[in-house]
Amino acid sequence: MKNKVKISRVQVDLTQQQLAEKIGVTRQTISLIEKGNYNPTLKLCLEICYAVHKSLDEVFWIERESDEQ
Amino acid sequence: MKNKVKISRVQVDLTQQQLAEKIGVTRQTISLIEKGNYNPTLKLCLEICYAVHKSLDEVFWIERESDEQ
DNA sequence: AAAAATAGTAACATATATTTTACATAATTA
DNA sequence: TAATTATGTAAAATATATGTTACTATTTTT
Repeated sequence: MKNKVKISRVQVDLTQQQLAEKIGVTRQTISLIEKGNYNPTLKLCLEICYAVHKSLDEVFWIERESDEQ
Repeated sequence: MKNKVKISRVQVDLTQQQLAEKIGVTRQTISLIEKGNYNPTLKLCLEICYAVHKSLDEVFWIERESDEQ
């Protein structure tokens, strides 16, 4: 579940803690999402996008594995 | 949690059942997501997007409520 | 180098997404 | 019109996202 949360967060100069508070979520949740071992909820993805001023595609889009139908 | 799953699904001529099978999820889950009373997982959102050949922004983007910071 | 701030992670608890089973209704087709 | 297919929904079970607490490690600042 690779994503661009970390780079996007740094671009708007927020710490994990600050982003978490802004969104109303735990710092640990942000950390886990950034590490990529997580499958966050759409609502949370959207809130992250709003906080970093980017779109879903910009932060969370992943190209489909090419060999599946 | 408004979205464009239903219209996107119909555009590629899939029933809820067919989409669900393609994605490996239950028909009920698709139904609930389409009805909008649901907060699906990013992974599931992506799988839906792949199945209907659209991006996250096209299917799931919601403009931020204008009065929040 | 020490102190403070930031980030990674783990165990357990809780909330909720998703499944399973089942039934009802609407829409389509024979 | 009857039969079939597609969809809405509900209750209970299960899986998993997220919270809580706590400790460690890394990075930044003094």
